[in-house]
Amino acid sequence: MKTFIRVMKALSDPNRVKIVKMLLAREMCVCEIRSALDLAQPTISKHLKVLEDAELVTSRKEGLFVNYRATASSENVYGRAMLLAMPDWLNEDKDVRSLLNRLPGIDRQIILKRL
Amino acid sequence: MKTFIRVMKALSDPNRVKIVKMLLAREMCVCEIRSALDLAQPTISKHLKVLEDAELVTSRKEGLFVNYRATASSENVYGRAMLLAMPDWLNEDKDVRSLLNRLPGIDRQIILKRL
DNA sequence: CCAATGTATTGCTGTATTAGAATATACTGA
DNA sequence: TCAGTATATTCTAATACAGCAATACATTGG
Repeated sequence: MKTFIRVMKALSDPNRVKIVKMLLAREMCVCEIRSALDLAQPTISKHLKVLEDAELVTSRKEGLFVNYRATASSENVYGRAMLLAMPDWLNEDKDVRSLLNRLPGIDRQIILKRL
Repeated sequence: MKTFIRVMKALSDPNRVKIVKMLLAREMCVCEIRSALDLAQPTISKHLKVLEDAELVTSRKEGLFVNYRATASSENVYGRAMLLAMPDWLNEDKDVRSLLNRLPGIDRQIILKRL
Protein backbone atom coordinates (compact mmCIF):
# COMPACT_ATOMS: atom_id res chain seq x y z
CA MET A 1 0.00 0.00 0.00
CA LYS A 2 2.77 2.41 0.97
CA THR A 3 4.45 1.93 -2.40
CA PHE A 4 1.21 2.56 -4.23
CA ILE A 5 0.40 5.68 -2.21
CA ARG A 6 3.90 7.03 -2.82
CA VAL A 7 3.45 6.69 -6.57
CA MET A 8 0.00 8.30 -6.52
CA LYS A 9 1.20 11.17 -4.32
CA ALA A 10 4.21 11.72 -6.54
CA LEU A 11 1.88 12.11 -9.52
CA SER A 12 -0.55 14.35 -7.64
CA ASP A 13 1.33 17.55 -8.36
CA PRO A 14 1.15 19.22 -11.80
CA ASN A 15 4.77 20.28 -11.77
CA ARG A 16 5.94 16.77 -10.95
CA VAL A 17 3.75 15.38 -13.72
CA LYS A 18 5.29 17.86 -16.13
CA ILE A 19 8.75 16.76 -15.00
CA VAL A 20 7.84 13.13 -15.67
CA LYS A 21 6.49 14.00 -19.11
CA MET A 22 9.76 15.76 -19.96
CA LEU A 23 11.92 12.97 -18.56
CA LEU A 24 9.97 10.46 -20.62
CA ALA A 25 11.06 12.40 -23.68
CA ARG A 26 14.69 12.67 -22.71
CA GLU A 27 17.28 12.79 -19.96
CA MET A 28 17.67 16.20 -18.33
CA CYS A 29 19.80 17.84 -15.67
CA VAL A 30 18.32 19.86 -12.83
CA CYS A 31 19.16 23.21 -14.38
CA GLU A 32 17.42 22.24 -17.62
CA ILE A 33 14.28 21.20 -15.76
CA ARG A 34 14.46 24.39 -13.78
CA SER A 35 14.72 26.45 -16.93
CA ALA A 36 11.75 24.62 -18.45
CA LEU A 37 9.45 25.05 -15.47
CA ASP A 38 10.58 28.39 -14.08
CA LEU A 39 10.64 27.28 -10.46
CA ALA A 40 13.32 27.82 -7.85
CA GLN A 41 16.13 25.30 -7.91
CA PRO A 42 15.43 23.89 -4.42
CA THR A 43 11.83 23.32 -5.45
CA ILE A 44 12.95 21.29 -8.46
CA SER A 45 15.35 19.29 -6.33
CA LYS A 46 12.63 18.46 -3.86
CA HIS A 47 10.22 17.40 -6.60
CA LEU A 48 12.90 15.17 -8.06
CA LYS A 49 13.50 13.60 -4.68
CA VAL A 50 9.80 12.80 -4.35
CA LEU A 51 9.79 11.23 -7.81
CA GLU A 52 12.94 9.28 -7.03
CA ASP A 53 11.50 8.02 -3.74
CA ALA A 54 8.45 6.86 -5.67
CA GLU A 55 10.82 5.04 -8.04
CA LEU A 56 9.61 6.91 -11.08
CA VAL A 57 12.95 8.47 -11.99
CA THR A 58 16.63 7.67 -11.54
CA SER A 59 19.62 9.96 -11.40
CA ARG A 60 23.12 9.73 -12.79
CA LYS A 61 25.95 12.09 -11.98
CA GLU A 62 27.95 13.61 -14.81
CA GLY A 63 30.53 15.95 -13.38
CA LEU A 64 28.77 18.84 -11.72
CA PHE A 65 25.46 17.91 -13.32
CA VAL A 66 22.95 15.36 -12.17
CA ASN A 67 20.98 13.85 -15.01
CA TYR A 68 17.53 12.49 -14.37
CA ARG A 69 15.49 10.15 -16.50
CA ALA A 70 12.14 8.43 -16.17
CA THR A 71 12.93 4.80 -15.49
CA ALA A 72 10.55 2.19 -14.22
CA SER A 73 11.88 0.29 -11.27
CA SER A 74 11.28 -3.39 -11.90
CA GLU A 75 10.22 -3.88 -8.28
CA ASN A 76 7.56 -1.24 -8.37
CA VAL A 77 4.53 -2.54 -10.28
CA TYR A 78 2.58 0.68 -9.87
CA GLY A 79 5.38 2.95 -10.96
CA ARG A 80 6.02 0.75 -13.96
CA ALA A 81 2.38 0.80 -14.99
CA MET A 82 2.14 4.56 -14.65
CA LEU A 83 5.31 5.23 -16.61
CA LEU A 84 4.03 2.88 -19.29
CA ALA A 85 0.77 4.78 -19.58
CA MET A 86 2.08 8.31 -19.23
CA PRO A 87 3.49 8.71 -22.76
CA ASP A 88 -0.06 8.46 -24.11
CA TRP A 89 -1.51 10.78 -21.48
CA LEU A 90 -1.76 14.56 -21.23
CA ASN A 91 -0.36 15.20 -24.68
CA GLU A 92 -3.35 17.39 -25.45
CA ASP A 93 -2.78 19.48 -22.35
CA LYS A 94 -1.86 23.01 -23.32
CA ASP A 95 0.96 23.38 -20.81
CA VAL A 96 2.43 19.94 -21.45
CA ARG A 97 2.31 20.48 -25.20
CA SER A 98 4.15 23.78 -25.14
CA LEU A 99 6.61 22.33 -22.65
CA LEU A 100 7.44 19.36 -24.86
CA ASN A 101 7.65 21.65 -27.87
CA ARG A 102 10.17 23.88 -26.15
CA LEU A 103 12.19 20.87 -25.04
CA PRO A 104 14.64 20.72 -27.97
CA GLY A 105 15.65 24.31 -27.32
CA ILE A 106 16.32 23.67 -23.66
CA ASP A 107 19.98 22.82 -23.36
CA ARG A 108 22.38 23.22 -20.47
CA GLN A 109 24.91 24.90 -22.78
CA ILE A 110 22.44 27.59 -23.78
CA ILE A 111 21.03 28.02 -20.27
CA LEU A 112 24.45 28.58 -18.76
CA LYS A 113 25.41 31.12 -21.44
CA ARG A 114 22.22 33.09 -20.88
CA LEU A 115 22.87 33.70 -17.19
CA MET B 1 -4.29 18.00 -16.39
CA LYS B 2 -6.87 18.92 -13.77
CA THR B 3 -8.74 15.69 -14.42
CA PHE B 4 -5.58 13.65 -14.12
CA ILE B 5 -4.51 15.36 -10.89
CA ARG B 6 -7.96 14.83 -9.42
CA VAL B 7 -7.73 11.09 -10.05
CA MET B 8 -4.21 10.84 -8.64
CA LYS B 9 -5.15 12.86 -5.56
CA ALA B 10 -8.24 10.74 -5.01
CA LEU B 11 -6.06 7.64 -5.00
CA SER B 12 -3.41 9.20 -2.75
CA ASP B 13 -5.17 8.30 0.48
CA PRO B 14 -5.07 4.74 1.88
CA ASN B 15 -8.64 4.87 3.14
CA ARG B 16 -9.93 6.03 -0.22
CA VAL B 17 -7.98 3.28 -1.95
CA LYS B 18 -9.54 0.75 0.40
CA ILE B 19 -12.96 2.13 -0.40
CA VAL B 20 -12.28 1.72 -4.11
CA LYS B 21 -11.06 -1.83 -3.60
CA MET B 22 -14.27 -2.66 -1.75
CA LEU B 23 -16.51 -0.94 -4.28
CA LEU B 24 -14.82 -2.87 -7.06
CA ALA B 25 -15.95 -6.02 -5.30
CA ARG B 26 -19.52 -4.91 -4.78
CA GLU B 27 -21.93 -2.03 -4.28
CA MET B 28 -22.07 -0.68 -0.74
CA CYS B 29 -23.95 1.96 1.24
CA VAL B 30 -22.21 4.54 3.40
CA CYS B 31 -22.96 2.76 6.66
CA GLU B 32 -21.46 -0.47 5.33
CA ILE B 33 -18.29 1.29 4.27
CA ARG B 34 -18.20 3.02 7.62
CA SER B 35 -18.53 -0.29 9.43
CA ALA B 36 -15.75 -1.80 7.32
CA LEU B 37 -13.28 1.02 7.86
CA ASP B 38 -14.14 2.18 11.35
CA LEU B 39 -14.02 5.88 10.55
CA ALA B 40 -16.51 8.58 11.45
CA GLN B 41 -19.46 8.87 9.09
CA PRO B 42 -18.64 12.40 7.93
CA THR B 43 -15.15 11.25 7.06
CA ILE B 44 -16.53 8.48 4.87
CA SER B 45 -18.93 10.88 3.18
CA LYS B 46 -16.15 13.28 2.40
CA HIS B 47 -13.93 10.54 0.99
CA LEU B 48 -16.79 9.39 -1.20
CA LYS B 49 -17.26 12.91 -2.47
CA VAL B 50 -13.61 13.12 -3.43
CA LEU B 51 -13.88 9.81 -5.28
CA GLU B 52 -17.07 10.92 -6.98
CA ASP B 53 -15.52 14.22 -8.06
CA ALA B 54 -12.67 12.22 -9.54
CA GLU B 55 -15.25 10.16 -11.42
CA LEU B 56 -14.11 6.91 -9.87
CA VAL B 57 -17.39 6.04 -8.19
CA THR B 58 -21.06 6.76 -8.74
CA SER B 59 -23.92 6.86 -6.28
CA ARG B 60 -27.50 5.68 -6.43
CA LYS B 61 -30.16 6.44 -3.87
CA GLU B 62 -32.24 3.59 -2.48
CA GLY B 63 -34.58 4.93 0.11
CA LEU B 64 -32.61 6.27 3.00
CA PHE B 65 -29.47 4.59 1.79
CA VAL B 66 -27.01 5.81 -0.79
CA ASN B 67 -25.29 3.01 -2.64
CA TYR B 68 -21.88 3.59 -4.12
CA ARG B 69 -20.08 1.55 -6.72
CA ALA B 70 -16.81 1.86 -8.60
CA THR B 71 -17.75 2.89 -12.10
CA ALA B 72 -15.44 4.26 -14.73
CA SER B 73 -16.72 7.41 -16.33
CA SER B 74 -16.35 7.03 -20.07
CA GLU B 75 -15.12 10.61 -20.34
CA ASN B 76 -12.32 10.16 -17.87
CA VAL B 77 -9.48 8.21 -19.49
CA TYR B 78 -7.35 8.26 -16.37
CA GLY B 79 -10.08 7.13 -14.03
CA ARG B 80 -11.00 4.36 -16.43
CA ALA B 81 -7.42 3.15 -16.66
CA MET B 82 -6.97 3.17 -12.90
CA LEU B 83 -10.20 1.32 -12.21
CA LEU B 84 -9.20 -1.22 -14.83
CA ALA B 85 -5.86 -1.82 -13.15
CA MET B 86 -6.96 -1.70 -9.52
CA PRO B 87 -8.53 -5.18 -9.34
CA ASP B 88 -5.07 -6.68 -9.89
CA TRP B 89 -3.38 -4.34 -7.46
CA LEU B 90 -2.93 -4.40 -3.68
CA ASN B 91 -4.47 -7.84 -3.24
CA GLU B 92 -1.39 -8.92 -1.30
CA ASP B 93 -1.72 -5.97 1.06
CA LYS B 94 -2.49 -7.18 4.57
CA ASP B 95 -5.17 -4.58 5.30
CA VAL B 96 -6.84 -4.86 1.91
CA ARG B 97 -6.90 -8.63 2.12
CA SER B 98 -8.56 -8.77 5.51
CA LEU B 99 -10.96 -6.05 4.40
CA LEU B 100 -12.05 -7.97 1.32
CA ASN B 101 -12.31 -11.14 3.38
CA ARG B 102 -14.63 -9.48 5.86
CA LEU B 103 -16.72 -8.03 3.06
CA PRO B 104 -19.34 -10.80 2.81
CA GLY B 105 -20.13 -10.40 6.50
CA ILE B 106 -20.63 -6.67 6.19
CA ASP B 107 -24.30 -6.11 5.58
CA ARG B 108 -26.52 -3.15 6.34
CA GLN B 109 -29.08 -5.43 7.98
CA ILE B 110 -26.54 -6.78 10.45
CA ILE B 111 -24.93 -3.41 11.07
CA LEU B 112 -28.22 -1.77 11.92
CA LYS B 113 -29.22 -4.58 14.26
CA ARG B 114 -25.94 -4.34 16.13
CA LEU B 115 -26.36 -0.69 17.04
C1' DC C 1 44.11 24.36 -1.83
C1' DC C 2 40.84 27.88 -3.65
C1' DA C 3 37.23 29.81 -6.36
C1' DA C 4 33.39 28.80 -9.11
C1' DT C 5 29.30 26.31 -10.03
C1' DG C 6 25.53 22.69 -10.10
C1' DT C 7 22.77 20.36 -6.83
C1' DA C 8 20.93 19.06 -2.14
C1' DT C 9 19.36 20.35 2.41
C1' DT C 10 17.38 23.30 5.98
C1' DG C 11 14.22 26.62 7.83
C1' DC C 12 10.32 29.08 7.19
C1' DT C 13 5.54 30.62 5.46
C1' DG C 14 1.18 30.08 3.42
C1' DT C 15 -2.01 26.68 1.82
C1' DA C 16 -4.16 22.17 1.47
C1' DT C 17 -5.67 17.87 3.55
C1' DT C 18 -7.58 14.63 6.96
C1' DA C 19 -10.22 13.73 10.89
C1' DG C 20 -14.25 14.12 14.02
C1' DA C 21 -18.04 16.77 16.57
C1' DA C 22 -21.97 19.27 15.81
C1' DT C 23 -25.44 20.30 12.75
C1' DA C 24 -28.29 20.25 8.60
C1' DT C 25 -30.67 17.69 4.99
C1' DA C 26 -33.42 13.95 2.88
C1' DC C 27 -36.31 10.22 3.09
C1' DT C 28 -39.65 6.87 5.44
C1' DG C 29 -43.31 5.23 8.27
C1' DA C 30 -46.82 6.14 11.55
C1' DT D 1 -47.12 16.34 10.10
C1' DC D 2 -43.86 14.34 13.23
C1' DA D 3 -40.22 11.13 14.79
C1' DG D 4 -36.56 8.41 13.41
C1' DT D 5 -32.67 7.45 10.60
C1' DA D 6 -29.07 7.48 6.75
C1' DT D 7 -26.26 10.70 4.61
C1' DA D 8 -24.23 15.39 3.65
C1' DT D 9 -22.33 19.75 5.19
C1' DT D 10 -20.01 22.94 8.28
C1' DC D 11 -16.62 24.08 11.56
C1' DT D 12 -12.30 23.46 13.80
C1' DA D 13 -7.74 21.38 15.04
C1' DA D 14 -3.71 18.83 13.66
C1' DT D 15 -0.82 17.56 10.20
C1' DA D 16 1.24 17.50 5.52
C1' DC D 17 2.81 19.87 1.42
C1' DA D 18 4.62 23.41 -2.13
C1' DG D 19 7.39 27.15 -2.60
C1' DC D 20 11.50 30.11 -1.82
C1' DA D 21 15.77 32.17 0.56
C1' DA D 22 19.75 30.93 2.75
C1' DT D 23 23.03 27.63 3.35
C1' DA D 24 25.62 23.32 2.82
C1' DC D 25 27.68 19.90 -0.14
C1' DA D 26 30.18 18.12 -4.22
C1' DT D 27 32.85 18.48 -8.23
C1' DT D 28 35.99 20.86 -11.43
C1' DG D 29 39.65 24.04 -13.11
C1' DG D 30 43.41 26.79 -11.92
